[in-house]
Amino acid sequence: MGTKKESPERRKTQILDAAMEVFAHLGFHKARMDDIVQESGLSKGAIYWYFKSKDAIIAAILDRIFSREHQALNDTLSQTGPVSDRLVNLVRQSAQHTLSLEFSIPLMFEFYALAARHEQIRTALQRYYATYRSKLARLIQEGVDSGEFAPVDADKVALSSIASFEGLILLWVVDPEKVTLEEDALSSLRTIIDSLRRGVD
Amino acid sequence: MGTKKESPERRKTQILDAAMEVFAHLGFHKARMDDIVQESGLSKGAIYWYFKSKDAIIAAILDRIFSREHQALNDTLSQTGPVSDRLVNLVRQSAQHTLSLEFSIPLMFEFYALAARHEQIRTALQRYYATYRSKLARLIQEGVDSGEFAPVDADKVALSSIASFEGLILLWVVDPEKVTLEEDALSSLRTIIDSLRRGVD
Amino acid sequence: MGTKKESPERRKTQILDAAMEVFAHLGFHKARMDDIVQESGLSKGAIYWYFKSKDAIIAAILDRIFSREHQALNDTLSQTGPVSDRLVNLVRQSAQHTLSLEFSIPLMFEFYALAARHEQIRTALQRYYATYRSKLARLIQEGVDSGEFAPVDADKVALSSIASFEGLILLWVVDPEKVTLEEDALSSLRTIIDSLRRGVD
Amino acid sequence: MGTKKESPERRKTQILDAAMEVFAHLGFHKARMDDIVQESGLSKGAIYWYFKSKDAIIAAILDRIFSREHQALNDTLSQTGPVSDRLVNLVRQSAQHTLSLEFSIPLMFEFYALAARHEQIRTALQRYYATYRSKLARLIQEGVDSGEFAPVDADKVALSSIASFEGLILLWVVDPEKVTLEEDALSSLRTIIDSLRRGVD
DNA sequence: CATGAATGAGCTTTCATTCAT
DNA sequence: TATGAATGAAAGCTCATTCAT
Repeated sequence: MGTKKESPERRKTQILDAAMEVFAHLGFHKARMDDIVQESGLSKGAIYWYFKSKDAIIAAILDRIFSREHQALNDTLSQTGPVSDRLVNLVRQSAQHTLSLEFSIPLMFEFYALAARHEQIRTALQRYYATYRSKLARLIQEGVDSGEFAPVDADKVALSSIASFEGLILLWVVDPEKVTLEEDALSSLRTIIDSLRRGVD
Repeated sequence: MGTKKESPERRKTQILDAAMEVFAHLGFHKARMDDIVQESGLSKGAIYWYFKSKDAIIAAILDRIFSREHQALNDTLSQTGPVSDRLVNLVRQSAQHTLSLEFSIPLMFEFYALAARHEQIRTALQRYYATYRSKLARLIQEGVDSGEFAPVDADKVALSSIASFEGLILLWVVDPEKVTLEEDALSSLRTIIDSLRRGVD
Repeated sequence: MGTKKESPERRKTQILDAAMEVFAHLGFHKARMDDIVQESGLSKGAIYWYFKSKDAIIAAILDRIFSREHQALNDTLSQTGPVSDRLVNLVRQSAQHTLSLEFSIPLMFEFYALAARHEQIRTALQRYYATYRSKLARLIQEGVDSGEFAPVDADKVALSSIASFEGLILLWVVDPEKVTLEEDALSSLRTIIDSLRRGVD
Repeated sequence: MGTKKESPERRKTQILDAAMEVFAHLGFHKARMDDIVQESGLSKGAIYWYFKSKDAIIAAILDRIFSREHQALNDTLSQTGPVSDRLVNLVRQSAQHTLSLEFSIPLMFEFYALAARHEQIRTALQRYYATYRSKLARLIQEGVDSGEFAPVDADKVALSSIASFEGLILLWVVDPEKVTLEEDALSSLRTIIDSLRRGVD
């Protein structure tokens, strides 16, 4: 087994990479620790050296997905130019990001299902969406302040924008052929931006 | 144990009621057949007499949820009056219906997660959303034909309407305190109806 | 596998017989549930149907050993005649009983070791010895009351009698060739009876 | 980590001290090598450098306990004066020694249990008790020879004296509140000394 | 139809031991 | 000598499913 000494960070990465691969194909429950062991090329003991349980691995994956999403969001928000352009960029990049994750998406739905029963996961998801919502609201408010948009409730618009996008992902997961993620997301966004300009809300 | 002679249909109903209760609280995987046995008040053998496996029960629950949703959709669509009013009614009733299900909603997310790996479940979900989308598109088209709405791509609007609503449900499941399902859904709908009238899309 | 339906009591007996056999040869810790499964001729599931854990089996064995000992003690005490004769009978029968258990004796020492850490086992052992001591004291007191013995502290004598016997068992377990359980126990008893008659204590 | 250069003997002592502490609290089986590692302040590798296995540590502890006991016994026997006084001293010191060990006592019972299955441990225990018995017999014989005691079988008396004391320890371990080790041991000893003087046996 | 004891493959986790550094 | 990451064989327990009654 290819195992020499490696930095702890690299080992954790190695394990989480393997775990995401396995979980994406089998789901959290059908996936056995042995699958992660095999996929990672490490030993059972090594996995448990770095993560104290299967649940800990799942939690770490949640963290990882979120930090990537936050990264993407921050990158986009730190740009300049008209807010509507930046929103278009955000949607475009999010769509592409989502498409690139593809097999990890079902994991997210497992998380939503788990959220109902696992305090810890629920809290993590709540924090994630709360942050996302407030950052998006701030961006929209920027547009309102600059006169680009009519005076609207930025927080409400942020909420329905996120809902729109998350809903599209859901429909896309169910039937990828019937939803063109990027195109349909942009189409929804256009409606939203138009309403922001005209001030319906 | 409640074991009078009962009609097969009633027995199945009894089992599915118990199963939904159990699945809602524990999730598909943590729930054991013994939990369903206990909740239903029947015996292990009786459960297996009516359903050949745990998966068969899960599939039957999916069917049940969908047929209830279709029922609700059809009721709403068969009304008369301005399309926008009927859309508002639809959203209102859907929101209330969703709120009343409350504990079953996490089950839906388990289904979305399963969809990625289970042909049968994926197909069932696809059929459900395809039907929903086409019926909603027909309703919107009605509004276009009657001149109530500007000429738009009814199918696209149907898609983003459904996405909006499903996305809101997701956010509501994650953090019920931050989303007022009915109000926020109506708020999104207003934006959509407005754009339908003005013809942006 | 010889398994048809059997009465629950018979099944439990079957399992405990197997467990004692296995524990006696391997000790509580080295013995695996699979050993009990094999020895009992039942399946893993059957074992767990009747006992919820390995510890539960151990506890049940403790109970079984104790109830057998109490049985033997009661039989002896309910006899008539001079107390010293009955004490001799008691020691004789206890010695023979111990010899017949032979392989179960090491189990007792595991219990003494466990007692330090397991509340439940400690309590069971305490109750057992407290009962034994009080019954024996009552018997000795009978001899005092009838004038067969000098007035002594019956409880103290009971304690040292039990200690004598238990200590001999210990030494016999360690080195069976150097201790003739019955003979040496009777020898110690004679010293005790003599002191009871003369009233030294 | 305490890792100055130390003499091998001191390292072994350090490890055995830690091991006894850990074993006393957790028992041989529940105690993990990692517990000893932590308690000792050394590293895993260091432990295995000085002891080839967990069993080797257990064996070393047995040795240590025995050599301490022999030490105590020899100290007592090398005194002068009436044998009965020296026996009283022996019991007093043994009782105090036992009380001071307190938490290590359950270890002894683990050894008795192990003895049934482990040749090596059985032999060690046999040697220990044989030595103890013969030394004690010699002491008693001294009393017989000097006319302090009646002519008795010194070896038999030695055996029942040891049994008495070990049995008391057992009962004390099980229920410390019901046995006053020193007092009750002296009480038993008095009976024995009395019978030695009068010559009952 | 109904029962529930019985089955046994499969799972997560533990931990004594090894060995490259 | 000393370190601690890595190994992997167990082990206890679960639970969907079966089937004699």
